[in-house]
Amino acid sequence: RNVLKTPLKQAATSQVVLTERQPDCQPLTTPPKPKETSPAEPWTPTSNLKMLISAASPEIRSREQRKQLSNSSTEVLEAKHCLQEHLLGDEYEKSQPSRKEKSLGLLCHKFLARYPDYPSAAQKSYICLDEVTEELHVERRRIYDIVNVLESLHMVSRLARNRYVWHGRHNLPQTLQALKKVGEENKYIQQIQMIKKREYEHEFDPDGERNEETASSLGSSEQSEMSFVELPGVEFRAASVNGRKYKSLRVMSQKFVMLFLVSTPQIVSLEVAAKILIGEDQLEDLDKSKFKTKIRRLYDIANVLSSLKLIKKVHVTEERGRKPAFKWTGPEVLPNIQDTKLEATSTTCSPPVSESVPSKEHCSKNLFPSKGKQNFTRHSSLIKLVKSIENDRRKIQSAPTSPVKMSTSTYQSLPVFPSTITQLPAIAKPQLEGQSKTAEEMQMKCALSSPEAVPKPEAPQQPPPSQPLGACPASHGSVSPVILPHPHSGVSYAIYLHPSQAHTVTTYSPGFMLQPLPCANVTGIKSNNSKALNKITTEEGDNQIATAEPTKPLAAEERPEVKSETSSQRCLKRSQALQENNLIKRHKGDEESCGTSLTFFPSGYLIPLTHCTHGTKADCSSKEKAGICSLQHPTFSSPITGVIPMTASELKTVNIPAFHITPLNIMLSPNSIAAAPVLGNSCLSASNASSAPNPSSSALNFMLQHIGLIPAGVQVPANPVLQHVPVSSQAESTSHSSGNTNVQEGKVGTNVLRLGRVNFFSSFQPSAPKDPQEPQAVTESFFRTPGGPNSGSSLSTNSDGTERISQGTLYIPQRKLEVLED
DNA sequence: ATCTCCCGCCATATG
DNA sequence: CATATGGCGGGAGAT
Repeated sequence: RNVLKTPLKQAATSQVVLTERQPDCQPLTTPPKPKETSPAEPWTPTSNLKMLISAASPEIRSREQRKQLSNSSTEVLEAKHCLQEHLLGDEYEKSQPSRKEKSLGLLCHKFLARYPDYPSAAQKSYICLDEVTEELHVERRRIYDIVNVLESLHMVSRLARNRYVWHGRHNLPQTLQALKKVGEENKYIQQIQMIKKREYEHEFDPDGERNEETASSLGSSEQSEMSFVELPGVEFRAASVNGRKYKSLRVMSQKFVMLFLVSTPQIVSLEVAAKILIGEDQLEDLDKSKFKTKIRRLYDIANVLSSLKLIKKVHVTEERGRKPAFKWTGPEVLPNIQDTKLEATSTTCSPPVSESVPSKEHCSKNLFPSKGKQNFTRHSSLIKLVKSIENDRRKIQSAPTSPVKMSTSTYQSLPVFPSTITQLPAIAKPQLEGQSKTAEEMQMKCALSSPEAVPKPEAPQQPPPSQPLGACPASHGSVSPVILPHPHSGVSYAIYLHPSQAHTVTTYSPGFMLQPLPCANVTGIKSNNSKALNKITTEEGDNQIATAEPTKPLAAEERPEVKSETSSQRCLKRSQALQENNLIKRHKGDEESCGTSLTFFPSGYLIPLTHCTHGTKADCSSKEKAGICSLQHPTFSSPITGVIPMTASELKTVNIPAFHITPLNIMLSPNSIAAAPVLGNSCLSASNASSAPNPSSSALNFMLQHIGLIPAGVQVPANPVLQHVPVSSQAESTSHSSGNTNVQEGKVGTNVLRLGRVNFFSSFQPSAPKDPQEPQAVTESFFRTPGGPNSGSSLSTNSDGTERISQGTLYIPQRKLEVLED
C-alpha cells in the first residue's frame, strides 16, 4: 500500500538537503528535523502538502518554545541543534534530534511530568490534547499512543474529543488486580507454556507440527474478540467513551500487562507476548507480517509502560539466544483476595459492535453497553450460566472452611497461613466507599460485599440478592457481567467473559484445599522476604529516563517503597498451567478442550464499575498504594485506597476457573510434567488474593497429585519469593519434551528462596523426579535465604553491570533462562 | 544483520 | 462534512 511513502523521502531529502547546505554537518548528520529544512520540501508534491499541513509545526516552533519540561537534556540538545549545525561541526555529533530523542518513551516522560502521580481529589486535571501536542511538540498521533496505554491502566479517561481526565496512579492497584484476575482466567500461563513448548518441538521438525496446530486452531477459530474489560471506574461517566471501537491498543496493553501479572517470573518476552496476543484471535496464523506488526505495537506499549516504571527491558537468554523481554517492576498486585468474584460477564464478542451507550453513569452502563442494543447477542444461554454460577458460588461460599479473619483488623493473622486458606467469598467493601454514589449502588446490588472482608463465608452468600450475577445479568439478555467487588478498594470491575469461561468458573469448592498448605512453612518465611526488591537498581542505565522529574511530589515515594512488605506476601499465583502440548497432540478430544479454552479468553478491557472514592483521600492512600500497606492499619480508610491491607480474608475464593481448568489440563498431559507448574506460588500469608486461586489451586494440585492425575512433580512454590521450585519433573515423557527446564535465573541471585517449596514438594511427590537438570541450582537456592530480596525476583548485578534476575519459580521452563537487564 | 520503533498514510469514529 | 482517533506497516536509526 504505501508504496509511495513519501514521507521517508522527506526526511531523507531533507537530510540531503541539509547536507548539501551544510556540508559540514557532521558526519552523523542526524537529520534534523525535517521541518527545519523546510526549504527542502519540494520533493514530492505530496510531500509538500504533507509538510505544510502537518508540519506546520510543532516542531519548529516548538523548538523554541520548548519548554523545559523535565528533560533538560533533551531540550538542550535540541536547542543546540537549532542553533545549528555549524556549531557542531566539530566533533561529534551530538546528536540531533536523534531518533532517541524522539522516542515514545521520552515523550511519555514528558507527558507524565505534566501531571502528578496522585492527583488530589480536588484537583482533577484535564488533559487537552491540543495543548499537549503543542507543548511537547509532537504529533498528535504519538499522544494517542501514550494516552491509549494510560487508558488501559485507567490512569486517564476520555471525556470528550480532545479531552481526557488525568487520574494518575490512583486506580492502578485496582486495575492491576483486575487485570491479574482476568489474566488468570484466561489461562495465560498455560498459553505461555504451550508456546514455549511448541518452540521446542518445532525446532526440528517444522513440518510435523502442523497437525497439532490445526487441531487447536479449529477450536479457536472462533473468535474472538475482544471483549474488553474495563476497569475500575472512576469517572468515566461522561460520555461514552467506551463506545466501542476496538481499542486494540488498549486491549493489547491490558493483555500485555496481564501476562506479567500471571507469570511467575514476571518476565515476558516480546515473542511470547506477541504470539499470545495474536493467538487469541486466530490461532495459528503463520503470518509473519502480523507478528511483526504485533511486535511493533508491543514496543510502543512497552515504552509507555517503561516510562511508568511498570516494566523494564531485559533480555532472556535461552538456549538459542537472547531475546528481548520485559520484566515487571511495578507493584505487586495485591492479593487481595477477596473478592474475586466474578461477576458478570458478557461476552463481547463482536468487535465493533456496540455502540455507545449513552447511559448515564455508572456501571450499568458501562458494563453493558449493550443495553440498548444488543451487543451481546450471543448467548442467551448465559443467563443460565449465570444462575448456575451463582449457585455454585453460593455453595462455595458456604463452604466449610475456614475461619476467617477479619480483614481489616487482623492483619496479623496474616502470617498465619490458614487464614489464607480460608477464603471467603468475596466481598467487597463497598461500603467503605460509601461515598460513592450510584455506582455503589450498583455494585451493591450486583455484588455484594460485605465490608470488610468478611470472614465468614457465609456472609457473602447471604447477600443473595446481591449476587451479582443475578441482578445484572438478567437484565440484559445475554450476558451478564460479573462484577467483582474489590475488597479494598471497593471498586468493582466488570468483566465480560466468554460464556465458556463462565462455566469454568463456577465450580469448585474450596473445601479441599486445606491440606496442602505446605505453604505454611512458607508463610513464615515470607515475612522475610519482604523486601522490595524492585527498586533496586534501576536503572536504566541507558538511556534516558533517568531524568528526574521535578514535579510530582508524590511521585517519589511511590515506587520505591512499594513493595511493602506486608503486602509482599502477596501473592502467589497460581499455577496452573501446564502444558498441554502433549496432550494436544495426543488426544484430540482433549485437546480441544484445551484449545478452546485458549481460544476464548475473555480478554478484554476492564471496565470499572464503580468508582470509588479514590479521589478523596487518596493521598494518604497513596502511600499505601505504594505498597505498603499492610500494616497500616485498620482503618478503613485505607482500604479504600486500594491497596490495602491485605487482609487475611483475602483469600477468598476466587478464581475458580482456573482450577477447573487446570485439572483438565493436567490430566491430559501427563507428560507435562515439568511443565506443570501447578501452583504457583502460594502466597504468603494471606494473600493471594488476587485472583489467584492459589490456595485453592494448591489444593487442587494436591489432590490431583494424589489422585494421580497429575504427574507430580510439580509443585509450586509458595510465594514467589520463595519459590522457585524446582520442578523438575521430568519431562520426558513420552514424546518429546524438552528437557530442561531450568530456569535460571541469575546466578547469583541474591535471594531466592525456595525453600518452602521444596519440602513440600518432596513430600508430595515422592516419585517426582528430581530434576536432573538443575540440581544445583536448586540447592542453592534452597539455602539461600531470603535475604533480601523479596519480591518475586531477585536481582543481582553482574560484573558487567547488568542485572540478573533470578526469579522465582518458573513454571516450567524447560530451559534455562537467564535474564539480563540492559 | 538484527533490534527498535518512528513516521505518517489512511480507514474509522465522532461531533 | 471536518476532525479526531488510531490501525498499520514501511523502512530507517541503533546496535
